[in-house]
Amino acid sequence: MQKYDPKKIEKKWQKYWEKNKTFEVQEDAKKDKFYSLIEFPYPSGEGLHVGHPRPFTAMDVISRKKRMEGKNVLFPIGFDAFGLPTENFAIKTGKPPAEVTKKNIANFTRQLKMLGFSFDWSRQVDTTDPNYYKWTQKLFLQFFKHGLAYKKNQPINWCPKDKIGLANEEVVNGNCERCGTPVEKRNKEQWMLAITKYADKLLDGLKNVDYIERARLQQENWIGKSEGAEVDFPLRMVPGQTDDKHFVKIFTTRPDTIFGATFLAVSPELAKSWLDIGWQASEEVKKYITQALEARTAVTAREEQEKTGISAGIVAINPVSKKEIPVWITNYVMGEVGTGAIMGVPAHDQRDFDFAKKFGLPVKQVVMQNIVVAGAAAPREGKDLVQRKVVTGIIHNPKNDTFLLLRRADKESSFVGGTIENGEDAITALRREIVEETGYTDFEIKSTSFPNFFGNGYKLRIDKNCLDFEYFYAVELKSEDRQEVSKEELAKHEPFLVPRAEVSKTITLTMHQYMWKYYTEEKPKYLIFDFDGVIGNTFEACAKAQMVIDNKSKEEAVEAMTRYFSSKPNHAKGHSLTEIEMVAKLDWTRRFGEEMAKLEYSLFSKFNKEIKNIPNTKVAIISAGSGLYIRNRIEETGLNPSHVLTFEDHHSKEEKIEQVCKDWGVSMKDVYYFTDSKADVYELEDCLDRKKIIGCAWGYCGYDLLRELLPENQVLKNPEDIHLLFADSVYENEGVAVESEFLNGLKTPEAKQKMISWLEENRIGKKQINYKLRDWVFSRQRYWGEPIPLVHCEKCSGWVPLPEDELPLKLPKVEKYQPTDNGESPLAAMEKWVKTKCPNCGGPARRETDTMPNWAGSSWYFLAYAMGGEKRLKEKGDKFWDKEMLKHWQPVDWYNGGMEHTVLHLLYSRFWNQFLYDIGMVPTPEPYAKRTSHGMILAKGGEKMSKSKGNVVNPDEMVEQFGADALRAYIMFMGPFDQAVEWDTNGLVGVKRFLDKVWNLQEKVENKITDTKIETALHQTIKKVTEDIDAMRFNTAIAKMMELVNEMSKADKISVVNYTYLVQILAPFAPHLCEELWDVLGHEKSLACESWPQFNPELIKESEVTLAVQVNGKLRDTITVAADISEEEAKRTALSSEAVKKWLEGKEPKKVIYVKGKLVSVVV
RNA sequence: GCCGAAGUGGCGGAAUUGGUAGACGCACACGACUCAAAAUCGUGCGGAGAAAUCCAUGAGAGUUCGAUUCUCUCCUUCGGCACCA
Repeated sequence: MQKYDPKKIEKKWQKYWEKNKTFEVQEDAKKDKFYSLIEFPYPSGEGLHVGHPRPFTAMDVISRKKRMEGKNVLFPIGFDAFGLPTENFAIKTGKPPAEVTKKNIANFTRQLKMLGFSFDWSRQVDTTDPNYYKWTQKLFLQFFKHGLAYKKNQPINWCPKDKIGLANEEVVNGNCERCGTPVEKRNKEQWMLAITKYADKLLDGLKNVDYIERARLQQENWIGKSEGAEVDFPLRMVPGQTDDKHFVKIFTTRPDTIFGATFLAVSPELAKSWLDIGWQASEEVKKYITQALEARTAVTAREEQEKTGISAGIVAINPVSKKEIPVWITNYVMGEVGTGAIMGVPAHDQRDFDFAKKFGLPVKQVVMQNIVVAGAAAPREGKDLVQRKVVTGIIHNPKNDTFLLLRRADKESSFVGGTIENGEDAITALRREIVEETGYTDFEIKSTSFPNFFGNGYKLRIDKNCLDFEYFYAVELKSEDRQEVSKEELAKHEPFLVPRAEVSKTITLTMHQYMWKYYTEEKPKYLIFDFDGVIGNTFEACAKAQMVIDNKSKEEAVEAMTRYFSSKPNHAKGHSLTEIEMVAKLDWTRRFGEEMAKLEYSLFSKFNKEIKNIPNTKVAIISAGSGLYIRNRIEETGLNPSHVLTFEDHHSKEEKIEQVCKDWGVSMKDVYYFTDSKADVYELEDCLDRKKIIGCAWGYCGYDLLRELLPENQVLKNPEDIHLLFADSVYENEGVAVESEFLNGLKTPEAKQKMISWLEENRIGKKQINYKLRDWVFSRQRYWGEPIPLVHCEKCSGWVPLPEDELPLKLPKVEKYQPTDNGESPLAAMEKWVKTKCPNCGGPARRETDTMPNWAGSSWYFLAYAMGGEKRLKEKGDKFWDKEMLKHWQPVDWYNGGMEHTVLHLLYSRFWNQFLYDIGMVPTPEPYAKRTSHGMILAKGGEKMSKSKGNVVNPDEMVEQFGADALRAYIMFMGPFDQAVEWDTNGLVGVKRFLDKVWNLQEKVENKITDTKIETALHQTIKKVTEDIDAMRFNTAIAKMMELVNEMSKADKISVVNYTYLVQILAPFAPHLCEELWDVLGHEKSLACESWPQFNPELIKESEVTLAVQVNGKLRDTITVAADISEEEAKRTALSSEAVKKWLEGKEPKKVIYVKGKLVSVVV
């Protein structure tokens, strides 16, 4: 026997395959077709590096196996030869790209043949061949004729170094993808392909194909379909506009949060367009718009840009809540996205929140987190749902830093609290619960800035699912005074104190865990719920939400307050109100309340009582104290207060009110009483109707304090809210009813839908779909590409396509390949070529000088293969296109390519195919039935291989040293096919040894021998290799064959049959070696057409199996038993093992588990 | 920020309807052959321990007789998109 000599063998079989046309394929109706495709390479001057063959080898293995399985396999190859490197080389050296390309293709061809791929070389294509690009041009004209190609002046990314317009996707972090130069923006007339018209088709098509998850997701993400609503926000106070009929149209994907819109944000682009139609903005605003637009053109990394903005001095109306909100112009809203304007919902969008915080705009929470309990308390199907309000107190004993919990009889522990009963408010309920359940009487319920949320779970006691609105408060014990707790309560649960560190471990309820998390978290980041939730009670949520804004320093707060008070109170409309809301934090409110009260008192004496009826014959009285301030605010809303109590009335309010009512002739129960004082509420609730005591949260007491005593709809946050109080019809119809009832308790998806319907019914907005996908910039101002076959004719007033018989429009020879300084392609400098006749009218016309992008030729190459490639292109000329041939081969059964092409190339070629399907040129809407991707091969150290880094491993050297088969097998063995791996030449040694062993096995082959052990291993290997190739798990397929070969090597003799099988299943990986061995074994025909071996299920079964024996889950012994052993027998054998006996320590096993063929597990 | 994937020996990596963690390969160590080296063949190779045994799959909890695999929380890395409203 000779030594294994890859050099000799490989050349021999490559010649054989070529001579016998082993892999050339004909359409054959009798056989199943299989079209396997790899991305055709770009023939660079550097040749192949070891990364290239990975996808080629993989698909070669699959193709060879399919061939052996009897399929008629089309596995073509070609070259995507238009490209920048060749062009840049031409600019540098003056060498014509066509010549260079020819040379490069020759080198690539040599290298590819050297690796023994089973390509059908007869169908080769080259995108730069005029016979080929004639059809690329024809197809482009189809787009043009169907109105899908159009020219548009638009800002493009311009690389000043490459002098080329770049598609968005070629810009990486503001830099040119190719050379790293910072990209500028320029306006340029560009040919565009209207891929956006195919957005839905491209999205839907993904449902019918088998793409790897990542590829599908990336396609979906790139198309970026989002459903939402377009909503009109009416504008008021627009300077320069005489009427009030102006609107801003916004797009939102979260119409359910519209109540939380506290400002309107407009892009500088949109604001500019307003200026253009006569909006008279202030100089400051104009200046900002100009600056912001300038900043846009300098393409610095966008994500680094800080949010800037300016108040436009206009007020918009939230069309649902009818509240006035300020309009801001800001750079964080993009002109080209959506409508160029958004509603700002700071509570539910991080960016809006950042902006609101920076400019002191209010935050209003309308969606609450919906926490669904898991496990035993999870909501159960088929149970009724009840909505409840629940209050919880986290009770802190500051004396020893402990917390008061309740322990139930079943050891469950929780905070103190309970359900809120009808008519009760949360604070009262909590107070009641604390006293009842714990006996503690001396405590303070502190207002908190905790977020409200919903809890969703099943309650066994009432056998219902509950949607609980969870209030929770921080409570401080003032002393340890206690009264006795009733026996019934004690039977239910018993109070106990635990130290801070123990709380989390002790409490058992999910909701309480969340509360504790919120309670202990230092920076409440959780306030921005930009995830799905439940629409909650906005008034309460709002109050809580606002607390965040004032996470400001004292100085900032003081400054804000000073600003507020120093400005005249004539700006009640619009955003100025926000400043007072900003300082709603308790102690600050208190302090300023005191200051304010002093001011009020001194002014008070100047005013005498004034009695006027407010509209709708409602009767109102305003309290003493800071009443003047409240009155002023009410007056600003256009209403007149009816009566203000004087300072002297302060201590005899009840009598004074009685007196006033007598004068008016009304009952005391009929008057509305406005106050910002808690004391008033306590004092007067006996004589007045409690429902008509209105808390004014813009005065002395903050919202939270008033809310402790009054229901939410009786605490007003803005003076404007008074309108809502007095106009019942407005209250319901204008949307506030919606706010509190319509969406309350709905989950996000339903709330969205319901809101959209509501907006549509009320003609405020409508459902709208938005896409991220932009039209494809098809032009490039470069030489090395397909000329665009259009001429511009003045007389025909536009672009005229060249007639088909004038195609191909060949790329003319030029002297210089450098684009002109003004960014035109070198073709533009060839006046002779540019000047032409109009094919339509015969008059003078000018040719388009832009060329097509690289993506054009690769958008249909798989169709060219199916129709016969280069050879047939040449032979058939205009009759090349053949739908019958396409019907035979399309769609591509399996397409493998790089992750870097799963977005653009895949999307663009799918777009072309979809279009060609629509006009009847191709038989299937989707071009590829299946798409997979390979991981990159990296140089040592995890870097990309590149010539500039000098870390390229050359396949020529590897083949020289180890042979093509070893290289192929190693590339397949390196690691999981879809993951990146580092190259390691050392690893190749192991694979070479493996092939050596296979070769050496020849010596042991004998005719008459049976070895059942090897036979079993062999059939297991056949099974595994078959399955693993189909799943692209090449590494484990080879590992399994290595195991088999190791075993065969240990045997003295092996049978011919078994060895033959091995040669067959190894053939796809190491085809040259296996052809040679196949020949040695005495076969005449090539192995490539032999059948793929089938494993015998009977032979896979082993006669003996090793069972693991576990005691309490730990391995204690293994026993070898007959494979068909009975369960009882297995258990008995296991229990009789010495090791097991030792671990049993004489005890009886509680349970013995038997898993057939795997283990016996003994539980003690 | 959003979406996706992944964390296992010195290294590349095996093992998922939950069932003996570390297959296969590299590197390393020892031995055989050799005057010697290479090649080849054999043995060993997660950590601790003399051993019994214990500990180990990013961290922590949970479910289970049993968890790399399932659930929850967190950390890290990589990939994609990005002020996309």
